Amino acid sequence: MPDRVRVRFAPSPTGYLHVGGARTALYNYLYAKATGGTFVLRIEDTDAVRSTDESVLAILRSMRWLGLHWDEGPEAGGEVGPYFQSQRRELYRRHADALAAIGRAYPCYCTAAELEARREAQLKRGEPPRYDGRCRGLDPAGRAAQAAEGRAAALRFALPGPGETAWDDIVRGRVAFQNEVLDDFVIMRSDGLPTYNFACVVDDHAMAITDVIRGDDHISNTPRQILMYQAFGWTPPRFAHVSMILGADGTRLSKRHGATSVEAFGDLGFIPEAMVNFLVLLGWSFDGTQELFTLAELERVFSLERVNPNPAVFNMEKLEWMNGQHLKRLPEEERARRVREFLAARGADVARHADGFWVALVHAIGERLKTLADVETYGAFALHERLTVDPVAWTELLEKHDIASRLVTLADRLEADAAFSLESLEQATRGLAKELGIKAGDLMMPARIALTGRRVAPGLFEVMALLGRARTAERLRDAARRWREESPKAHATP
RNA sequence: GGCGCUAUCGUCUAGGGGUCCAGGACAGGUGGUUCUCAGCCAUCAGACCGGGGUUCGAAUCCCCGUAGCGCUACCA
Repeated sequence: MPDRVRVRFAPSPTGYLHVGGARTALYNYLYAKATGGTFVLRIEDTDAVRSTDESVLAILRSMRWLGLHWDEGPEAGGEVGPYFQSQRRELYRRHADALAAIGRAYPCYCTAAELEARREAQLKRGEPPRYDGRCRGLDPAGRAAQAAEGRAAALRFALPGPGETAWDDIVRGRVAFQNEVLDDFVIMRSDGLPTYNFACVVDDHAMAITDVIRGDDHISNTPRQILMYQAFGWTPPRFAHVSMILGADGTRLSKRHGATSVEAFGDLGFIPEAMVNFLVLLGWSFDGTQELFTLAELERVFSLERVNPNPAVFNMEKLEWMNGQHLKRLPEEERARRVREFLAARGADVARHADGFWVALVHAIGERLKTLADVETYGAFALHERLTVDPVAWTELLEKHDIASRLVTLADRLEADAAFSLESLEQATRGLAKELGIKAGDLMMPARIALTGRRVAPGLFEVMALLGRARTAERLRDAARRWREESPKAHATP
């Protein structure tokens, strides 16, 4: 019986949670769920300058929004905490000392400037830029002399001799590095803080992590980490390196590709269900055919074996489609709630409409709603007292004949419609068109523009019902009045 | 430059030697339905990076090339 799986997501809080990180977190979470394991969240804030509390909060917020709940970590606690690296310094210090005691780490007194100069010289000579190991040979007297000069020492890992360091990557198969391409890297900085590679190994071991699932930008760190596990006499975890998420231009997704933070997608009107579904498919597939999944389903069917190694381009159109799919699967009451919350978050006064209004609005918009933000484009006519009129649609209307009289007549008929139901409205409108001897569309499009200010809108009768009798008649008459004032056809005889 | 990873339709992918004249999805084209749009239905177009092997047989295995990306810090 293999050990229970323990995985971790280990973001460094230097900004928001971006989609790449979110997918890594998602894979870790799903793998834990699918195997009945534990999902740990660890904050890698060893870089005191770049880490901020605000980022920590933003990351936690995004993870909760996505529904990725961690079993151990900040605010959740756990047996092997603390879960902030900044609170684990003693542990790193102790392990660094242990490595030094067995000769696998040594103090290095070289300054940043010296290192930089040597690196440049190596590059100029066409050599790979690597630490030359000069402090490794220092005897106690030599070290004392350096220290006496007031130089602060960093601690470097002493690489073993030549050889090969390899592992069987869950998504890539065997990956191997020659030890010669590595150099004695720093594990403790001169300010006493650990570097990423070191803290990562110490913590993954201390937290009993069984599987490290992370981005493939860490592949070249892996041999260094494995060498450290070996130096400590520990068994390394399994590794799974997931590929990067790319922008449309094929380069690593970054700010210049637009929205990249999970939060930004929420602001754009994407819902977490779609975000999770879209992200999981960027590098994983179920059977190549089924694409729509809920988080709960994914928790059952996800497997690391089906993660593919090639980098994926982030495809906004597909995300939009998928968002629409998940939106339409939501019960209308729930969809209405999300729409209202979305608008409220943007400062809209959502309280002036009753609950029933929101459900009716969402019902009328129907599957046109691809993102929550679409409520503005399709529902503005009902959301705001003042109608915004699309100039293109209005100009087109001005070129048509007979518009004012039709709209006024329609207003009269609708006002007289006692039921004011979808059926009676449709009957009245179509009936009028027939009486006038025109196509229904020639009455309905002008009415649509009069009522919504746009050519594209929900069904006309839903629009009328939503607006109510008074506002429907008022908008039809207003449009008629304006049309008479502005249209060159107003006085022409057809 | 060095090291590493990757390579199937525009994009996400299925495929793990024959059942593939390569399947699904998004996007796109066309036709239909509808009060516009969306949707829905039908339909079309669209790919195995190149070259060598291995094999009776390769999208699938191996090698070389090419391209893209990543790493090459006392960042993570």
